[in-house]
Amino acid sequence: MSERDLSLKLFVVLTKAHKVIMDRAVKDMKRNGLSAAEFSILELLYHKGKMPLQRVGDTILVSSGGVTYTVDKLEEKGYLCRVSCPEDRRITYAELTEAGKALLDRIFPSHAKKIEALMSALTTEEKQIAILLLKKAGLHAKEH
Amino acid sequence: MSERDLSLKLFVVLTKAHKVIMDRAVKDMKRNGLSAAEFSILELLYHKGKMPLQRVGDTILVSSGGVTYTVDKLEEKGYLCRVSCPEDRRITYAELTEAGKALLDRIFPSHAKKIEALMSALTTEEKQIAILLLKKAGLHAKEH
DNA sequence: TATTGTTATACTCTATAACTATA
DNA sequence: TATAGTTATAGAGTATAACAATA
Repeated sequence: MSERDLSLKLFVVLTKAHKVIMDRAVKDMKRNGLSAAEFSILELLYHKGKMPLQRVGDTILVSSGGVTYTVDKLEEKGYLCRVSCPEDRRITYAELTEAGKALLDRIFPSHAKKIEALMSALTTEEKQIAILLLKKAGLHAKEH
Repeated sequence: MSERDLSLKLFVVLTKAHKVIMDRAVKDMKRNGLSAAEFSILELLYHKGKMPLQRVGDTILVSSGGVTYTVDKLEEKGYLCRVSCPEDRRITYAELTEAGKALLDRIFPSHAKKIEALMSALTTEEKQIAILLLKKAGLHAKEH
């Protein structure tokens, strides 16, 4: 198989694996009334603490408009709040509310369990290799 | 890092790599006036020949309603046509038209080149490994 | 001038399920 | 009854770019 065919094959397999895995994960998130983007933001704040909206977008690869859209929804649901930055008044932080923290305390463990089950076809070493390869491929593609 | 954290990490890296790579590939398809789903179907028929609509959906992981929607668009654009099966009149084939074949003759090489460039961070062996791991993970997740 | 974030528009795509025709 | 495909509906999400406020 040529290098080109190998690349096309990888593209197809990546697309399908992502679709199947994401589909299952999203069903899990929806049971808690959250979209994938909503869950990503909550999870990010849960693990990294409050963060400027722009950095949220950079991290989960969503446009500024998209961040506003999703953060609006999460604020309406009471899971996070916007906090303005006193030093630079252009900046707004997103920060989990108590309700947001409580939600993630409740749902994150089962989410993690679900993801672990979805990935359980791979051994520890295989996961480490996959992480390495996907990270390398993703970083490189970003510059194209 | 625990097995669970490793799985979560893999999920995040898979999501991001897919988003970046797909985003670039889609831009390329859009330059030819095609969505990702439209391109997938044309590419499938280009390489595998005419195929029942249901098999199209099974292959690219799209619902029957989604196949109808996308095949309608491709038929409007003149790139494929529906052909009914005489042996089993429930079945409809999708088949490329001459215009569809001509389009893919024209755009497929540069598409393949683009995908190869996007994947060029990985060596031949790394691509083979990534294909294996993603296929294994995807197949397993399908059963959950 | 550059950056942060919001707004507005329009559009594409998806999910869902009911439905028709055929086997 | 089961399968192939269509239709209809509604809604979610996205892209894009113009915009306001601040640095």
